Amino acid sequence: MNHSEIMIDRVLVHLFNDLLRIEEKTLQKKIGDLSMREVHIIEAVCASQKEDNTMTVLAATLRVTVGSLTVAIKTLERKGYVIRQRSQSDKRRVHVLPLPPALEVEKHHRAFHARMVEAVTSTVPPQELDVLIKSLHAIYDYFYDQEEA
Amino acid sequence: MNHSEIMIDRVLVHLFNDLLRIEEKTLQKKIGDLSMREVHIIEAVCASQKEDNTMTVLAATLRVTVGSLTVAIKTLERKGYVIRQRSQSDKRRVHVLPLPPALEVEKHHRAFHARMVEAVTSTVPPQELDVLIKSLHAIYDYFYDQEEA
DNA sequence: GCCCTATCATTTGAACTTCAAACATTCGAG
DNA sequence: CTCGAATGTTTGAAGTTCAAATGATAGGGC
Repeated sequence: MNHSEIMIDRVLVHLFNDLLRIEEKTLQKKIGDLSMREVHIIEAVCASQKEDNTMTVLAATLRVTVGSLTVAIKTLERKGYVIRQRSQSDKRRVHVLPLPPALEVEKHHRAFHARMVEAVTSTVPPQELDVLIKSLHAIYDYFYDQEEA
Repeated sequence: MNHSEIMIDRVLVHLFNDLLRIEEKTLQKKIGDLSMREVHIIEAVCASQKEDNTMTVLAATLRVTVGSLTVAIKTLERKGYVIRQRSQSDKRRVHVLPLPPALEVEKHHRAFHARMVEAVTSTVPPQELDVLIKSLHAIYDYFYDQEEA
């Protein structure tokens, strides 16, 4: 691999990994007794549209089994971040709803992401930003086509 | 966040996690009884320069505590992928050396990364690749300056 | 209405990863 | 030589995840 290729590899592999750590460090004071994993579960709960906040849908969004999510949500419920509600129309379904502490955490979490994106857009010259976006689109599409196959 | 910003966020956050899954799926048949975590430990062991293969240095590279690495290396040693050698010059130090099975795994692992980079370079038009590389450099530098602060 | 299957969720036991703290050994400066 | 620093190991606990077993409900076909 040449220099540019090593750069691409490093970004693809390490940057994203390290961003998670930076995120954790940045949010440390805001998330209290939550792990980053729990923060991202809260993110999914807050972001879910009406009727899309069932265990099965959330688990698919988060790419874990429903069993794993049950364990996680049980903890978050105990900690007072979410509540569960049996669906009235289909009593097999469980809807997960955020409580105020979850909304508060998600506010900080969203703010971090906004700052992160701002960091990119402010770092790359405007005339080059279009090319970057286009490239990222292409890369994103490529890998997601791969994954589906 | 507008459309482009959402794209940046998505790439920065999700692509990494998904790449790790794609990597795992791709290498599945090659890595036998190893987890991806173990593959990346083997990568660090194989990539370490002479005298940089001690527990402390490897742990720093992998961003885990030395205690964690001890546990992991112990397993890899039992599985026959690495061996440990006490340093002669400094008997506190332990050098970790790859055995043939580790070299074999690392070969497949490196090949995957090469294909991944190839995917990017072949997806993005040549004239736009320069801009992409330059942008990635800027982004990379930005976040790593952040982290040190 | 009654079965049978599919769907949705929970529980449980096991595996993996990680860390902090306690401990042991060795080195090196004074 | 002595003592603090550096290097690793061990251990116990916590977090995450999954597969498999289980329970409950829904819905179609009879």
